[in-house]
Amino acid sequence: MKREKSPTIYDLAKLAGSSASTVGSILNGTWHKRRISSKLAEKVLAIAKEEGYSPNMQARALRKEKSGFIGMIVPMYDNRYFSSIAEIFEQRAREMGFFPIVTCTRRDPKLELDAAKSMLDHRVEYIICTGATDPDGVADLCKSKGVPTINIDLPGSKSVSIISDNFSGAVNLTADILNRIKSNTKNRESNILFIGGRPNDHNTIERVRGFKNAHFQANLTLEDDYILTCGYAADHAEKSFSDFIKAKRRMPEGIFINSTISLEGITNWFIKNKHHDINNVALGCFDWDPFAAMIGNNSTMVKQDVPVMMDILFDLLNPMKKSNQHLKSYQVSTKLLKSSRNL
Amino acid sequence: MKREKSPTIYDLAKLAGSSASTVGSILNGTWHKRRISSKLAEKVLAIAKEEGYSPNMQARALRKEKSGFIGMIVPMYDNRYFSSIAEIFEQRAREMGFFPIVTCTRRDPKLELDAAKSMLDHRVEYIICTGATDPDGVADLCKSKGVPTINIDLPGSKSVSIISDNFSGAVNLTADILNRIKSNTKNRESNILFIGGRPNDHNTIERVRGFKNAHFQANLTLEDDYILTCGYAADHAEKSFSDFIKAKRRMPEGIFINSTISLEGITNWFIKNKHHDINNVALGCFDWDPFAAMIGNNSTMVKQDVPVMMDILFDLLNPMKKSNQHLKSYQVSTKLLKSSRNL
DNA sequence: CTGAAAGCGCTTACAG
DNA sequence: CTGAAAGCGCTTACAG
Repeated sequence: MKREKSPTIYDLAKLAGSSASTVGSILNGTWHKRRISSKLAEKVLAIAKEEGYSPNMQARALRKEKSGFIGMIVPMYDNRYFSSIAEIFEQRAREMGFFPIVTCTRRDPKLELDAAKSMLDHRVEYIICTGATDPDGVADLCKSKGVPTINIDLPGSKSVSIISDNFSGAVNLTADILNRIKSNTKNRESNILFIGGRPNDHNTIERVRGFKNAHFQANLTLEDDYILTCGYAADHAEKSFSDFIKAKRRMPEGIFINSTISLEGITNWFIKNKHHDINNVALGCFDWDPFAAMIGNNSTMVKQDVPVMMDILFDLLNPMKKSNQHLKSYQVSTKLLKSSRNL
Repeated sequence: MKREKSPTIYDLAKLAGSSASTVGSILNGTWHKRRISSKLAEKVLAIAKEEGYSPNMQARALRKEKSGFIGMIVPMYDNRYFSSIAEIFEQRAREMGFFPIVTCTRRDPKLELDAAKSMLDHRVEYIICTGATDPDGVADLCKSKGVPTINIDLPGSKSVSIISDNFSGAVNLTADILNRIKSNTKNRESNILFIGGRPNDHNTIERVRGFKNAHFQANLTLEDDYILTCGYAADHAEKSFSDFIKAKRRMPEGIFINSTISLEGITNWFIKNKHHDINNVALGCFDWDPFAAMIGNNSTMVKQDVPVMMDILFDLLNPMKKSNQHLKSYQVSTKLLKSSRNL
C-alpha cells in the first residue's frame, strides 16, 4: 500500500508557472477579492484536479486557528432517540460547513471527559452534549478553553440547554396510563409502577415529578416504593421489576417505563414469566421505537421532537441568527403516540 | 464567550526557563530517549497542568504528516447492526490510539463520496466502509491517495473485506422457515416470500442465493415473483408487499425479510390489515433487534457477529499482527436466533 | 543532558 | 492583477 505524497500548493504553483499564494487563494475561493484572472484560475483548477489535489486541513486549521470541527457526545447509538439526534446533527452540521465529530461515551463520566479532552486537543469549535452523565464536568473543561457547550436534554446550569419538556410528557403519559385503567381503579391508591433511569439524572427527575403530578391531579395517592429508579440498563430493570413483583405479590395495573432500554428488561421478564400476560398491563414508555411500539396491545410511547431540537441548536450556532442567544434554556414539547396496534 | 488562546510549548518553556524542544519532548513522551532529568520533566508537567495545556493536534499532525484519524462510513445509525458496529469500532479505535471519525451517509452514493473526500482532506489514515452503496467509488478515491480501505460486509473487489457469511445465514434462515411450515406444505411449490434489499446490493445477492439454495435442497420450486428486492426502506417494503398480496390474492406461508428496516414495512401492513394475523406467518428476518424479535410468535432472526468482525478489523490494522494481511477477504459466520417468544 | 533551527502546508497581510 | 515572506504550533534531526 504505497502512500504517495499528496501535491501541495507549491507543487501546483510550479506546474502552473504561478506562485503558492495565488494558487492557494484560487483553491480556497478567496481569489475573487484578489482579482485573479479567471483564465489563470481555470488553469490552476484544472491542474489541481488532474493532480488529485486535496487541501491539507490540518495546515489550514493551524494557520487559520480554526478547525471547522464541531463535536457531539452521545451515550449510545442503540436507541432511536440518540441515533436520530446523531444522524440529523451530522447532516445539519455539514450543511453549515462544519465537520461533525460524534462520539459515544457509554454513560461513563470518565469516557465523557476523555472524549471531550481529545476533542479539545483537536480544537473543536463547539461541543454538544446529550445524555451525558457528567455534563457539568465537560462544561467546566470546555469553559476553561473558551469552547462553548450546548446541552441537549440536559439541564442548563453551566451550558445553554435545549431540553424536551419531560415534565409535561410524563404528566401526559401517566394520565394516559391512568385513563386506560380507570375502570379498574377500586380505591384512591395508585397501583402504577415507575421504572428505569437514574435517580440523579435530570430527565428522570423531571419525569418522576410529572408522574407524581399526574397522580396528584387524579387525586390518587402513590407509595414511594412504586418508583424504581434502578438505572437504564435492561438487566437492572428486569432484576428490579422481579424483586418488586416478589415483594408486592401482585402485578401493577400500569407501568411507566423510563426508556426503551429499560423496556427491554421488562419484556424479558414477561418472556420468562409466561403466566403473566403483558397485554393486561397498561404500558407507557419514554422514547419511541417502531418495534417497541408494537409490544403488547395496550401501550403508549412518548416521542421527543428531535428535528425541532436540532433546529434550535443550529440557530444558536448560526452567527446570522443571533435573535435568541441570550436565553439559557429552550424547551421543546414531546408527542404522545398510542400504538394503533399491535401485532 | 471569550476564547482565550491556549498556551503553546513556547509559553510553557518561558515559564519553565527551558526550551520549546525540551518542553515538547516532555509533553509528547519522547523525553526518555533525550535523557531529560525527571526533575525538569516533573516541573514542566506541573506547569502544563496548571496552565491547562492542551496539545494542538493539527500542528502535531502537520509536522508528523500523520493525523491519527481513522474514518468509518456507515449508512445509518437506526438499526442495531450498524449502531453496534459504530460503537465497537469507536471503542477499539481509541484503544489503539486512533481518533475515530464515524459518519453516516444515508445510503446515498454522492454523500458517501463527499464524506470520503472530506475525510481524505483531513488525512485519515484508513477508511472503513460498511453498508455503502458505492464502496468501489470510495475505494478508488482512497487508492489514488494511498489511503487503505477495508470493507465491512461488502464485497472485496477493490478493498480487503470482512464479510458476514450471508449465504449460509440465508440458507439456515430459509431452512428454518421451511421447517416451521413443513406440515402445511401441500405441494412442491414454495409459498415463501423474500422481501427487501436492493437487487445489486452484495448482501442481498448472497441472501437471495441462499434463499434459492435452501429451496433447492428441500426440493422445492420457487417462482421469480416471490423475490421482491424493492429496497430496504420500510415504505417500499410495505407497498411492495401490498401489491404482492393484491396480485397473489393469498398470504404467503412464510416471509424472509431482508432487514429490520423492511420488517417495519411488513408490520405496518399487518397493522393496517387486521383481518390477517401475522402470527400465522412464519417470519424470518436478517439483522437482529431486541424488540423486533418479539413480533409475532413465529419468528427467527439472523444476528451478525459484530465483535468478531471488529476483532479481524483491528488485527488487520495492528502492525504487530501482520499474520493474515495477505488475505483479500475474511468471512464471519452468523447466528440464528429463535424468539423464545413473544409477547 | 539541552537548545537552535528547519520545516510540515497552508493563509494573509504587505508590497508592488 | 500577482508574489515573497511570515507565522500557525508542533517534531525531529543536528549540534553541542
